[in-house]
Amino acid sequence: MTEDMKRHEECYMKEHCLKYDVCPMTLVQKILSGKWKILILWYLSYKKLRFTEIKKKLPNVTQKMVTQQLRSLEEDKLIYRKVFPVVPPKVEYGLTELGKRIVPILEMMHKFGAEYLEDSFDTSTSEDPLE
Amino acid sequence: MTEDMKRHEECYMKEHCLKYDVCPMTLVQKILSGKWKILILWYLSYKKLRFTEIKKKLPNVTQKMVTQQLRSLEEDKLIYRKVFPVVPPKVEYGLTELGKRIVPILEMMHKFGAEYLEDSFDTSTSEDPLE
DNA sequence: CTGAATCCCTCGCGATACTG
DNA sequence: CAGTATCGCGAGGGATTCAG
Repeated sequence: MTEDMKRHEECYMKEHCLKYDVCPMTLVQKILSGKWKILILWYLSYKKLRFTEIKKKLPNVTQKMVTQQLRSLEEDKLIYRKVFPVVPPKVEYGLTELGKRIVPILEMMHKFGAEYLEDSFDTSTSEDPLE
Repeated sequence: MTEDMKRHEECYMKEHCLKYDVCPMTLVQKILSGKWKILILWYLSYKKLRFTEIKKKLPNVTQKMVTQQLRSLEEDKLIYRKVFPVVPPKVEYGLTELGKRIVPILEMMHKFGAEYLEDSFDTSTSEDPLE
């Protein structure tokens, strides 16, 4: 692989992304990829939560996945993890300043999703591609 | 599984989502899940593109994946597919009205990603945010 | 040029059990 | 309560070939 190919390996968006070494869109895609990431961030956007509280909000999800997604979000500096040295253990999760900046995106996602559901496809879904 | 459990299978967000049968956030998560979805939408937000043009912008991606992701986006009504009955074949992809509504989200993602990169973790953080 | 069809393999995710 | 440790499956994704 040539050096030039390497430079474009992650981002070939000449029009919009050439100024960055890593494509911002690809970065966001990676950060948010994961079945429960945006849900967790969405929950935490309202208030700090304990591990069990998060898990309770995610039915049909194993403890392992919750931990895994939380760790990933923590690595990417979107959330913090605060351990209280008490018995029984208490761990609190919340958004970092960086993580808070993603909240508006989540809100727009929610709005889009809600509209998507309401806009119903009952109108025969007749999209007109032809100008 | 009880009926009640089933109702909450996809969305347990009592605080924000109980009014919908399907959680809007989960919906968006599903619609946008896929390694190249948001990149493709991002490209198309600027202009309609032919199949090959899209593929060219996604290095190290197989034809199969491009087709697959495009099909998925088309099923979700975010993009349209227009076939020109010519030889050689010509197929054009573009955003639907529904798809255009997601553009602001993409723009915010890009902004977030760019800031994330620039906000540098060089301040005491020796960790690479990517990988 | 666009895309379908196979084969194949990684890895995301789930289920279960164990620990401080 | 809040985790680790293992095992294993299935889907997502890659490489290649064939077709209209």
